[in-house]
Amino acid sequence: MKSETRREEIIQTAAQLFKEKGFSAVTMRDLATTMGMKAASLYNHISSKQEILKEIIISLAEEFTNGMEQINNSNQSSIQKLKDIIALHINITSKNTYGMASLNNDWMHLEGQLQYYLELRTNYENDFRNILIDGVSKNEIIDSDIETMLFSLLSTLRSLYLWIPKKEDLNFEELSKNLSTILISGINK
Amino acid sequence: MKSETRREEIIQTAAQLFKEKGFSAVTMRDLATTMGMKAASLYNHISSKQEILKEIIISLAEEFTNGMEQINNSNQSSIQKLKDIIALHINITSKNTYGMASLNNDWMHLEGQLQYYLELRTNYENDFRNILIDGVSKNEIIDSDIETMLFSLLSTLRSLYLWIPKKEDLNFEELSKNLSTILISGINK
DNA sequence: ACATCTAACTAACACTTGTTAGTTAGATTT
DNA sequence: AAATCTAACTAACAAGTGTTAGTTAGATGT
Repeated sequence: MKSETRREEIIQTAAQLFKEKGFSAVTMRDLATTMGMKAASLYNHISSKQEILKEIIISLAEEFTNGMEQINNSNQSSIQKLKDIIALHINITSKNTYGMASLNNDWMHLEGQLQYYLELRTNYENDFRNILIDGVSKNEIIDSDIETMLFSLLSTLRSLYLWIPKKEDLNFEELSKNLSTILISGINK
Repeated sequence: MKSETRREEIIQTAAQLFKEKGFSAVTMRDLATTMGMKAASLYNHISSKQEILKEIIISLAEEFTNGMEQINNSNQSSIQKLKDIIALHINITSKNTYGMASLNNDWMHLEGQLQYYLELRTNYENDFRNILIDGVSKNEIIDSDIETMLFSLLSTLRSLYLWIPKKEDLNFEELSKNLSTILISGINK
C-alpha cells in the first residue's frame, strides 16, 4: 500500500511555498529541502511539478463547484443564498489558505487542465451572477449594475486567503455573520 | 539625450507580461521577443530584471501614498473620505492595470526595496483603518469589526485591476458612483 | 570631416532548472 | 528465506536562466 500521506505532505508543503513565492519561483529543490529530502526523491511520490499544481487547484475548484450546486438547488431567498456562498468561501478557504493562493494566482500555469479550470470558474461566476439577477427581479437586491456587485462580492471572497491566516482565533460563525452584514447591508449607518 | 521613451516602453511591456504570467515566469528573452529585439539589447536601457519590477511597483505604491495623504489632509466626513479613496483606486488602476498586477502579486520579489514597499503598504493600511475608526466614533459608520470592514473594502479595491480591463468603455464617474454605493450602502433593498 | 553617442547585435558565461537513471537500506509479503 | 516494495539516495543531463563583453551601423554634434 503506497502511502498517500507522504504525497499529501508534499502537496501541502508545495502549496505553502507557492503561496509565499508563487508557483514559478519555487524550485523542486526548494520543495525538497523544506521536506528534508533531495529533489529527485520527490519523484517517488509525484510525477511532475505540474501535477502538484493541478492537484492543488483542481480539487479546490471542484469543491467550490459542488458547494455552489448545493446552494443553487436549495429553495431559499437570494439573500440567503448569498449568505451561504459567503459561508462556503470562508469554509473552504479556512481549511486550505495555502491552496487558495495558487487557485487565485497560479491558475494560468495549469497546462493540461487549464481549459477545464476555466470552465469551472466561468460556470461558478454564471451561477453567482444568476443569483444576483434573480434577487433583483424579486426585489431583494438593489437594481444597481450587476457586474459591479458581482465583482465586488467575488473580490472580497477570493481574497479571504490573504486575511484569514492573520486572524489568531478564527470564529467561523462570527466572521460569517460580520462579513454577510458588511457585504449585504454595507458599512454606513 | 538618452531616450527615456524606449525605457518606458520596455517597462510597460514587461508589466503586461508580468500580469499574464507573473514576474518569475517571464524571462528576459520573452520580454525581448515581445519588444522585437534580443535579450542582451534590453540592457542598453535597463540595468536588471529586478530594476524593472522595482520601477513598476514602487512608483505605483508612491502614487497611492500621495493620494491617501491628500485625502487625509482634507476636512471631510469619513464617508466622503472613503468615496475619495474608492475614486483614487479606480483612477490609478485604470491608468495602469498591468502594473497593479505586479503590485498585488509580485511585491515579494522586490529585493532591495522590499522593506520600503512594506512600510508604504503598512502606512496606507493604517491611514485607511483610522478613517474607519474615526467614522465609527462619529456615528457615520456601523460599529462592526473594523478589520473585517477594512479587509472587505481593500480586497475589492485591490482587485480592480482584474476587472477594469474587462469593461469595454470605462465610465469613471459611473463606476465610482456605483462602487461607492455598493461598498458603503450594500446591495440589499 | 571627425568624434561621439545610441541602440541594436553575436557570442558566451556561470548557474539553475525539471527530470531521469540507476542504486540501496530497510520494511513487508509470500 | 526469498522476493517484492518503499522511499530515500547520488550522479547526471539537456535546456533555459540573467547577465556581460565586445562589436557595429547609423544618427547626432562640433
